[in-house]
Amino acid sequence: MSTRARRAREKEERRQSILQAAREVFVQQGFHRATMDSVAEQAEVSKGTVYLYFESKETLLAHLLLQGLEALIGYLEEAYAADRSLAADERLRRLGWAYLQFFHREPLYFRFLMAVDRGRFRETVSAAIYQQVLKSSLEGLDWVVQAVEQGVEEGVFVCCDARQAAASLWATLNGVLDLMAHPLRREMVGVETDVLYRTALEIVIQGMRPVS
Amino acid sequence: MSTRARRAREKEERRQSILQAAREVFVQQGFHRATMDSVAEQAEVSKGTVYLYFESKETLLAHLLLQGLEALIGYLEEAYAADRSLAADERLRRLGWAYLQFFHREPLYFRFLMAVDRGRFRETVSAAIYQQVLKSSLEGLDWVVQAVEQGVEEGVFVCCDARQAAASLWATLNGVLDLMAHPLRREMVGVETDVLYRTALEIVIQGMRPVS
Amino acid sequence: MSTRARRAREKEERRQSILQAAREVFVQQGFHRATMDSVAEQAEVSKGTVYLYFESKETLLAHLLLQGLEALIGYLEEAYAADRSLAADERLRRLGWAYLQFFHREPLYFRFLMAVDRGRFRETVSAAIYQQVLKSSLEGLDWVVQAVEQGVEEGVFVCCDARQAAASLWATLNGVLDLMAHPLRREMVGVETDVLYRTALEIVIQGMRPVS
Amino acid sequence: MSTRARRAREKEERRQSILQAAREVFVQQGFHRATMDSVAEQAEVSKGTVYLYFESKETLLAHLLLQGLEALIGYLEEAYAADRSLAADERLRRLGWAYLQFFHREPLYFRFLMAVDRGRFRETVSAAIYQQVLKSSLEGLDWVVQAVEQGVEEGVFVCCDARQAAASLWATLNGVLDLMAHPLRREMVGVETDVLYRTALEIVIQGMRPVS
DNA sequence: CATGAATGAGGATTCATTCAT
DNA sequence: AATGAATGAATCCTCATTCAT
Repeated sequence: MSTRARRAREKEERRQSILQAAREVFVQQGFHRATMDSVAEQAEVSKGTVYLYFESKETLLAHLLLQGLEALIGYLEEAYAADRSLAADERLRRLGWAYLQFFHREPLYFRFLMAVDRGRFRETVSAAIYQQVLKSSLEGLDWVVQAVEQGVEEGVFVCCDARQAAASLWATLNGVLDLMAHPLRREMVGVETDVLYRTALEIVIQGMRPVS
Repeated sequence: MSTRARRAREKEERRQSILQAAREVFVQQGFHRATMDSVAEQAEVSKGTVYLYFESKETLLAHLLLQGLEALIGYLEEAYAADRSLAADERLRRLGWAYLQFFHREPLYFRFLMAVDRGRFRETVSAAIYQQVLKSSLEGLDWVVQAVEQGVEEGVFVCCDARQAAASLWATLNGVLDLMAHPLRREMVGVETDVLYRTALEIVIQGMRPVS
Repeated sequence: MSTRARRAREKEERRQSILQAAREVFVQQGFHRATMDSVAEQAEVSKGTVYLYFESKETLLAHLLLQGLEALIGYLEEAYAADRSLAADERLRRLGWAYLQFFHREPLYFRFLMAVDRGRFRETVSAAIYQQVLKSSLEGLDWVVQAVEQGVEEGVFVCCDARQAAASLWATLNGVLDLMAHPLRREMVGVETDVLYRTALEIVIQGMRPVS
Repeated sequence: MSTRARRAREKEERRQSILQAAREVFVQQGFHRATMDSVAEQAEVSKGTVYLYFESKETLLAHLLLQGLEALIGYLEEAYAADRSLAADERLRRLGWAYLQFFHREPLYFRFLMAVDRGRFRETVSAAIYQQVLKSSLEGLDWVVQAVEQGVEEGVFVCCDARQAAASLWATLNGVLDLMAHPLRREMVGVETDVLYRTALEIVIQGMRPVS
């Protein structure tokens, strides 16, 4: 029994170690340039072993995405839970910062999430896993929706549709991080990513307030 | 002479036709999946001919990007020029709509622009053409900057930095279009792309107004 | 353990078999005309396997050259070692014959050695292997130099510079084999390769003797 | 009539200019690397025009070879004719020097002559032109044969077969020039090409003298 | 005669995946 | 379970040659 348990644990560890190796390789070289040889080498296992744990290169990517989403949700949840009695605008601010933290602390996962459905990801991954990815995304959005709804109830925010407002905020933050992803575009804007991020966040929060 | 002129014209037409074919193929299959064979077939020429006009797959991509940027700038310029005496907020609205029109009318170009510097684009394209791409991007942003500056001068807008505000707007609009690019995410939000686009645009414009 | 040893042996055998196949194909078709497909087919492996063992077509060539040089040096060394107490002229004769034997018994290797640095060989092969090729060549020449020096010491030969004399002899023998490589040129000369080879060898040996 | 003559002359000039262009390109880039585009560009004509004058790349090469041989024969003939009353050994010396001069003054042609029947030349060129190449080679050898025969008649040289002796000399000189073609082999020998050439020439001449 | 646009067969190399051990 | 040797389809690009104008 103990043996069986140890076996299972080792197996899971091996799985995780391959996943981490893939993450590093994919981010360093990009998904297309990365080869399964590199992944195997980085994970210090044979190529055959990689296929023992993941049926294809795309599956590997999918599992990384899932992990990334879980991590992100963790950040948002924590931000939300930290302080139960918070004004709606402050809550949004906290959620925004949490997202920025996720971006800084988990750059590899972030890049994965941004890159979903670019490429043929959708067609190459099993429907089940794809649904899971989307379900998790929705869960992330829900934290924002809740904060907006709270604001509307409190009369701090005015908007026809909380979901739309939340989506706008999310879109804005993504847009900023994507825009600033490129050094030359950063130079074009003239400030650091975090500065623009904060500015955009405040503009959107401000934009949701009732007109004077 | 007439012959020479005709030759030159035909050559340019052929060039354009290859470019269009590549645009279609690249969008349908994605840049990496697309093969030069497909491009040639779509253009109804031989593969050798494609290489007669464009030295590599990456060059083809670069020229498509440039064309896309020119088209976009055309849209913005026109929106700006249409009515010289316009309030700043209305002007931003017009620019935003122009961008949305570009998105709808030139979906292939739009996808290209969004996809720039994903992949190894930067490393594979000549420095000259790369600089040109960035210069054009900057030119596009400038239209928005001008409108914001006008608003600040008129006292309608309050913001520390016109460039940051403009970048925030651009980032938001991009973020929305990117977010809504995927059917299942659209479903998640529950409204059509254009609706969310308008909402987000209004939120940002509103967010730039002075606090009551 | 035994398994591992067998694996290693099989791997080396496979490597050699690919090398032999390449030698045959390169000689039959010439290096440029030969394709990696032909090599793979001749070796009865897939093309991928060839690349598993040799990183490029040029590397394949380089390894063949190295093998050829080793074989040649073997012939010369043996000829020199066979009889330790030999007159200098007889020693040169033996070295010359050994070279002729190499030419007859290892025609494929011989052709490779003659063809070195034609083409872009130098630029396409790693510096390390290139240096090795030259080092081996030098080693071959040294056997001849030693024999000439012995003759000079014994007073049988008169020559300003043993190295020059040795190079002259080598050049002559190469020149003969190259000249006679072509059937129509053989016809032109009117005798068999071996006959002219012997004549030229004797002329050079005779030419190194002191004038009466 | 005059027009027709001019036309013919111009045509021949164009032909020659293409031939020269090809010679330059082939030598600079090597026959295989050289493209017909390069030849056309160097000749400042269109690619079609090149094919108007020469049916294939190989034919171009063959004609260059023929030209080269003609030039070589000119050098030898002149050396022979210069002084009608010359000792046989001095005559061979002169022929040898003439060959060296040809090597230095017409390096492009020389390289061509050395490279004949490497590659698939023989199979790709029409039989007629191939025969012509060989006929010319024979003619060149004949000058040497005559000088040797003269020496034998005069009793200065002893050799069973003048043709073999002549071939040995030619082989030696070719061998030297080929050996010294490579910088690192030159370094190996330690003297300049011309020095070794002269040494080898003298050794062979000496070797043809009767034993004391 | 001259042009140069068009062709398409061909070739080196890569890499995800399989499977015997 | 783990290995790693073997596979071969797929892909970008080249270039000698042709032919309509």
